[in-house]
Amino acid sequence: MAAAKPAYGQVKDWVRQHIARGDWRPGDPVPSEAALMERFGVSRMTAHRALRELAAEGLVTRTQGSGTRVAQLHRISSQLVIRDIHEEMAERGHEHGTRVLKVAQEKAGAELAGSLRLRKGAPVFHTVLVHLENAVPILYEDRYVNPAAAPAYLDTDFTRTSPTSHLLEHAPLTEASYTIEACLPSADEARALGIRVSEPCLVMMRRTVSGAHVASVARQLYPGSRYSFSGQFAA
Amino acid sequence: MAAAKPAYGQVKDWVRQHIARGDWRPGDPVPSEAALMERFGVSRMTAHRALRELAAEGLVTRTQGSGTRVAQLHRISSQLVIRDIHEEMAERGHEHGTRVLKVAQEKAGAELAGSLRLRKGAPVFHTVLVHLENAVPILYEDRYVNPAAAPAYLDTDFTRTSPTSHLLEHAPLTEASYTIEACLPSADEARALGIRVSEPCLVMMRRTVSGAHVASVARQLYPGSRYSFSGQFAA
DNA sequence: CAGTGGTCTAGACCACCGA
DNA sequence: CGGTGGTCTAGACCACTGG
Repeated sequence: MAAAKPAYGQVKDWVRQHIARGDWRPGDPVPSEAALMERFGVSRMTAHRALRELAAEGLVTRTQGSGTRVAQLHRISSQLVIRDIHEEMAERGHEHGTRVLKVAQEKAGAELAGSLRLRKGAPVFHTVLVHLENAVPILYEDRYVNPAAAPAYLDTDFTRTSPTSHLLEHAPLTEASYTIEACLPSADEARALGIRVSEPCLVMMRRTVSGAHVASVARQLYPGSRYSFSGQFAA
Repeated sequence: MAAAKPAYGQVKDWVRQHIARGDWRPGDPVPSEAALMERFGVSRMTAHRALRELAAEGLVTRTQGSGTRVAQLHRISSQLVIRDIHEEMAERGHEHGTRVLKVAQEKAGAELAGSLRLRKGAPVFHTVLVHLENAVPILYEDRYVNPAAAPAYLDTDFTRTSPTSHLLEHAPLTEASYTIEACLPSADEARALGIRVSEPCLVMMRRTVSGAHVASVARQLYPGSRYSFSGQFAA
């Protein structure tokens, strides 16, 4: 037997199907809560919850006083999940290794100070690591950390704990932004990753905020031949 | 005056703040629905809704019989929104142009037939376009379309309607998956984009499903120097 | 077993939209 | 004005977890 679906779930599925099959096209009205109460013999709260969740998923739009309509599906939106690299490899059953290239305290230059919202010349933590998956270099990570957000950062044993783990542990995440680009590695980066300087890489720049502090800015370089981001989306 | 926040929103904010400030750390218990009823003088449905939505946002995890806990924020998840390129440019106030390189019906090879869930040799629609932003080539799009999902695809005037628009209009989207990689362009692609063959590109491979059909598989190439994906996330 | 979350109801009041 | 959605309550029954 199928696991008994809750009533609001049945309503959601019913609406979803009509949209997916094209019975109701973008802009068309969806049955009102009152109509769904009759149609399914449920209370208004239940019908309301079904439509509210569909709205949260972006499948319909609701306007108070006017009604519910099928959303213009002019975008494919999908969860891009950025996870801790260690965990990601563990899930694939692969072994994770780290090569530590730099662990140091430095003075922030003008640009970096701006990114971290610090004064120019303020001390910052700087680490450069290469992450290995089954002994193959897969990620070059150049990271600056705000000492105020994670005072003990430099004491971390980065062969055992990833910077991401340490930061999530000590500086609860409240905000993050990222950019993904394609670029060629510098000579140093190529050497550290064991690739040619002509091999294209994905580069992710990330900035994380924890409470009142910018916690960290990082530049992560993935060799194009060894890594890709992927995701999916289902209505 | 601040717009009066609904009760469930106040509860959510209160919990969110305690998590963001680190008062409650990942794994710590969050007050139960009963406790929140007392604390805020709300009904259980209201307290429940607050916690349910926080769970949907990934900030807490709930286990029936056990309780609610602060989620392990071991992942930064963010909405990667894939939009129609035309619309994206319109929003930036830029002009969109299209160069049509190929519009044809072909026979599917073995690999393509597999992707589209068709028999080998079945007819498929094939288009190759270059999208221009303010007259600069920004995207090379090589796309195969399942005729069953969009019979009129080849009749589209691609200088006015993007493939994405046509497909969303005629083949309601039910599912999609994508992969983002870095690679170098082929000689043809480089020529069409007006870049050197040594310039790294972001490539997005996308497969969309509409009801019973695989609607389309597409390969989109963005010059690394002219385009990047970006996004943000806020708890 | 007590405490938890998961679901559901039958009402209610309000704000808003469109005719 | 009637119909819509947005919110909220005070109950209820159930399934599950943990001691």
